[in-house]
Amino acid sequence: MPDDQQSGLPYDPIEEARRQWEAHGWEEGAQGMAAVTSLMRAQQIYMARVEAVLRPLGITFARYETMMLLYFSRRGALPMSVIGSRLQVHQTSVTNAVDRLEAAELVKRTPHPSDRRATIVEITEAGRALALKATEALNSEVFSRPGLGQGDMSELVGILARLRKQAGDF
Amino acid sequence: MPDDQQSGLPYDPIEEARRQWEAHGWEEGAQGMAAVTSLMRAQQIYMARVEAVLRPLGITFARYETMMLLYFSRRGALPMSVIGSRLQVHQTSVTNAVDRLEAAELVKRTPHPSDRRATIVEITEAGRALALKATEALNSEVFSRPGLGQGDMSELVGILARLRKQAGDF
DNA sequence: ATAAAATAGTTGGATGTCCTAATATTGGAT
DNA sequence: ATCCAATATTAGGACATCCAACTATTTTAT
Repeated sequence: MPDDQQSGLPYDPIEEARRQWEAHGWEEGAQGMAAVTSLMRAQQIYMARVEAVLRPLGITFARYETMMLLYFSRRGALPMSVIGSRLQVHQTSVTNAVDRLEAAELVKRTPHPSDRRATIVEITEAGRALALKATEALNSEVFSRPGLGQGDMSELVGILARLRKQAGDF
Repeated sequence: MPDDQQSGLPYDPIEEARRQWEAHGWEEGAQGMAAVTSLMRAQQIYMARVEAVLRPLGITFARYETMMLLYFSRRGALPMSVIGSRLQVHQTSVTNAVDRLEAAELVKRTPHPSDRRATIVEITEAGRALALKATEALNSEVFSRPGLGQGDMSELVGILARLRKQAGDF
């Protein structure tokens, strides 16, 4: 987390940037710039909160997401490739995350029964316990107090769903 | 960018996660989880697009933001500390970004005239030219087609502004 | 049936981010 | 004058992400 600075800035830097965009004749990009920049900043804010909650548990958000995917799956197990496409991250990132989870004995690798190229990742009992603990911590410390009203929140989720859908996310 | 997969999933994974949250009795966190997860995914999507545009120009989004801050500043120059607090990143990240920008001769460091602890970062002519080029590329390839309608976009910017304000971002 | 192409996963290398801690310098407060 | 805070840098460590290249396997196309 960067330095706390309840800055006394009288303006929103992103609004200021939008004005600059318009002043430079970039009207066609001004709104998109504001949207993208806001999104980046908001993600940065939440990621810092989430990682602060997970750090004491020894995991990161990427590994938490991996574990929850397994936690919710029918057999508590999924192929590496499915994890990558669900989380929309590169295969090598999955390898990396699973390596670390496996070293901590939170998941284990198993050969795929029919396709010998593939590897199945299965969550362990310790993994389930930690996933539960992490979820409870996130729920109470972040998700139940997201800093937005109910109306804004459901509006936000809806807008981002349209955005994600348009981007082929689902 | 991860594998393209215009997946044929019949559902939104985040909606699915929300149902799981509710099924596990975590109602108080379900909406926040959906909001935070959506935000992370949306950021991931945009960041990939933005970095793809900037990569050929040899800069990253972090360095682009640093340059634009200088580009818009009155004298084309700001102290390191101001850059860090505006972008809300760690000092060491600013040092890192400025190191690379300086190596590419896009900015240069100058001693602060009155405070000899401080360092002023100034954008060079080459820096201005590249910042302009990068902005034009981002405007035409990302910002002017953000994958959202005008209404959604201004709604999104508004909601995120409230969120950021509540988090002390400005 | 066999060669070519696609898929699954790993490795090694590069980038970039954050964190902690230590150092040097300087500014401001008492 | 002295102590404490602030500014920036450096060094070391942990991570996540991507890319290119590689191995092994499976699928496809001829």
